[in-house]
Amino acid sequence: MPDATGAPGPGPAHPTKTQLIELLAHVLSAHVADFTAAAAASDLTASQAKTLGVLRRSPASMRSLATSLACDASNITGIVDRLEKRALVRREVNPEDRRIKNVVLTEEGERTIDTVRETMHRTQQALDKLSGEERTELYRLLGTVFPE
Amino acid sequence: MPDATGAPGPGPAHPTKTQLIELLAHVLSAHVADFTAAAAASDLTASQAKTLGVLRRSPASMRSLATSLACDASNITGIVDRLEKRALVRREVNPEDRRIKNVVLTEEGERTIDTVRETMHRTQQALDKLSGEERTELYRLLGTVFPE
DNA sequence: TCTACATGCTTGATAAATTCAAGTAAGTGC
DNA sequence: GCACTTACTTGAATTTATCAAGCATGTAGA
Repeated sequence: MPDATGAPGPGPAHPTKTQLIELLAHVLSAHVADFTAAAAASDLTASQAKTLGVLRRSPASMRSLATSLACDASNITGIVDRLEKRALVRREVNPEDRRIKNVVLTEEGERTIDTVRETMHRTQQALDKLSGEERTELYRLLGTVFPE
Repeated sequence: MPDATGAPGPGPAHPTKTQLIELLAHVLSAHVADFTAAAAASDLTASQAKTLGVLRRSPASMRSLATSLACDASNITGIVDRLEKRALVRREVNPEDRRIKNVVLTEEGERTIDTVRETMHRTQQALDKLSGEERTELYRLLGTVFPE
């Protein structure tokens, strides 16, 4: 008999929401470990790399970075300070509202976060296990669950 | 035309691995935000709650906690110290190998992590969007991608 | 306009997380 | 017994994280 505990693996035929949450937690912690290691290989902390990741999509204000990363705004100041010191990002004052600073990836910052993502070997290999169809299905399901 | 950027949402018909990784990163950060907030509601830091989560499955040595959480062993000492001070976990010496300390959840620790998980409203609601069949399929896909 | 009030960011204080180097205790192999 | 490894802890240094306070800017109403 399989299990009723939510352990990963082939798993139950009809997982409960709780079991799915446990599996999600498991998947995400594997992902975080891989991400952290890849970031370290580029001399970045996880928070710094996460910040670059958010900015990879588009520039953002300090405030919206804080929201994306679910932390206090004052925390972002330090993280961006350190990234800026390494010329991975740039602060630009928004001329429409001079209180706002737009944080923008430099080209080097862009290269750096791309490298981090390529270095996530475990995740890369994990996704290689899926067929094209399965990948499409996973993308659809995740997109449904966590839209925005 | 949709997009070629890997933005979440309905998404491309045939996502590349890179797009899937971006979506995973997105899911991850939404989940982390939810988790962190839920942990804070129980007066726990994210690391403390993550540790309780690992122990919820089964007791573990300091060493294996460090491996699970992908951090230095010395880091675990402090985290477990603080959890132990609050009587959420207990250190027990392994009689077979007296170097090893088994960290065990107390009943209160168990209740606490269960509460945290129930408090993850956003994640709960997100999973409610799936039908039973979709949930099964997501479980299968995630289990395939990240076994162990 | 001037006066409140709200918003965006920074600074300083403090705690926690994190890593590394070093140290102690306990097991393993010769 | 002796070298070697493994498990954990300690101490120093950096980063992350939060909160309270402060400054600059924007907004709305009297």
